[in-house]
Amino acid sequence: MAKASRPSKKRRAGRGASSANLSREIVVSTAIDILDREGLDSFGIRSIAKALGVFPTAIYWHVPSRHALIAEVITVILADLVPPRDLPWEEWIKALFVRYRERIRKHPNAAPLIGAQLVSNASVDAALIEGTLAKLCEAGFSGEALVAAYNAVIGGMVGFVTQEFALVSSDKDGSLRDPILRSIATIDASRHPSLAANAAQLVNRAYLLRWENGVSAALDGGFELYADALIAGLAATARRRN
Amino acid sequence: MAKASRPSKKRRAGRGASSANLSREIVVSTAIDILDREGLDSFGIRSIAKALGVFPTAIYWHVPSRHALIAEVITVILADLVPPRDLPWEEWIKALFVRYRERIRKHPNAAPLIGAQLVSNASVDAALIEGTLAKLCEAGFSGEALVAAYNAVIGGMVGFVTQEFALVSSDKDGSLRDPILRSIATIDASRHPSLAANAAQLVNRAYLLRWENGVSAALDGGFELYADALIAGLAATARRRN
DNA sequence: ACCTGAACACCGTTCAAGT
DNA sequence: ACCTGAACACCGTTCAAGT
Repeated sequence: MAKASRPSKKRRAGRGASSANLSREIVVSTAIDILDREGLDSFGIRSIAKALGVFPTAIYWHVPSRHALIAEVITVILADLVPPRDLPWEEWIKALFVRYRERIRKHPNAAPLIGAQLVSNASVDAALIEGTLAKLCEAGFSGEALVAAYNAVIGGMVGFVTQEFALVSSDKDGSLRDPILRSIATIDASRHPSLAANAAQLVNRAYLLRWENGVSAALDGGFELYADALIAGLAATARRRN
Repeated sequence: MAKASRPSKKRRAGRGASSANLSREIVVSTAIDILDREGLDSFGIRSIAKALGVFPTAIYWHVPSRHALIAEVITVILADLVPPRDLPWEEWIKALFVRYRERIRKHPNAAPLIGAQLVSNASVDAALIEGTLAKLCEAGFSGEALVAAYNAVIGGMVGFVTQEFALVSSDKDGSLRDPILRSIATIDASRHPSLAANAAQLVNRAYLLRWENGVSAALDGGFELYADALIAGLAATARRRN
């Protein structure tokens, strides 16, 4: 048993290994598959090649580097992100946030890739930039304030969700959970009264006190409040300028 | 010339290589040094060992794993984050955001580590959790809404800044800059009018259109607007509940 | 044009051995 | 207790070679 250690023809699920007929699209979609099924740790040129039944170096014919592959993956995952144009600006931005979160929820292991090393490749939809700017103009922003509002929206969209779905590397052995539960069990209620009073409803449902990420423990309430508060704040700022 | 390939005693800057006298603190502070000076790519067990003039495996006596080392680094960088307790809640949260950004600005290469794989080690200051909860109670939040508001604040604090200082890997050859400039130069003003009208003030100063990160191209306006809008929105939500 | 195959210069981590 | 030293099982990437 164990692993087949010989170089025998090993057939694989989905598209077979055998005689190779790759393309840029196949490489990218296989990469996303691996990302979804096996996580970020297993995401790499060599594992993608293995899944496709080819040598690692075959990948380089279709994709110039790991970095470029990541950029492609991000582009595919975030395709069709922009909400319909006819929505009022506040609803449009809310929809943008929700749609972004839906995309990440489908491919949560991509969150660190997008969030932390956002490759600003030009392919990232001019439609997203245009749409956001147009809606913020509609809201009354212009000049420097428009730039600021744009950055607040894009940064705000990516930021929260990236945290929510940040990987917490399985934790099968409870090495993440146990210290949290222990420290909660031993809270000094005189020094940390608010924490003590709310510990039960915070545990595994709040940043810094969770051992699962958004996949198994979504922060729906936090996301809603966050998005609505940010948009309401933008609206107030816009009103003040007019 | 080239590199000294013999196992001769090589002395190094700062604390010498020689006869080793490590500690957990020295390992962690050296790790931060390397992170700051040489970037995230050069951040690893082996490079830290090299800087200290010891074998890679010597590190493992003081730190159990790379993951745990990262957790230590984060803890040091975010030490003393919590603002003074006497501030009104809105100012307190603003101060928290500003202080967090200052910490990251000093160690920008740590942003991806914190943002994307926030290791929720219990050592992350109960003071931060307690302070945030206390101020949000002060604002009028309780129960489920308190949990949501807490997550909005923490997620909001980490999220924007992580994006702002996300690494854009040097770009000495202009491979990031050039495509952006090219796509801006060829905007179809009929399809993307808002983008065309504001291109000049957006270039390298806005998400998706920049090739430098917050270190050389800070998004001050965006951060201010973002933080103020979020806090104003929280205040409005709190008022509605009372 | 597209893939094989060997090789290079790296990783983090384990384990036995030295002192 | 603390570090050396060899070794293991990996990486991404380059380059020559096959077909």
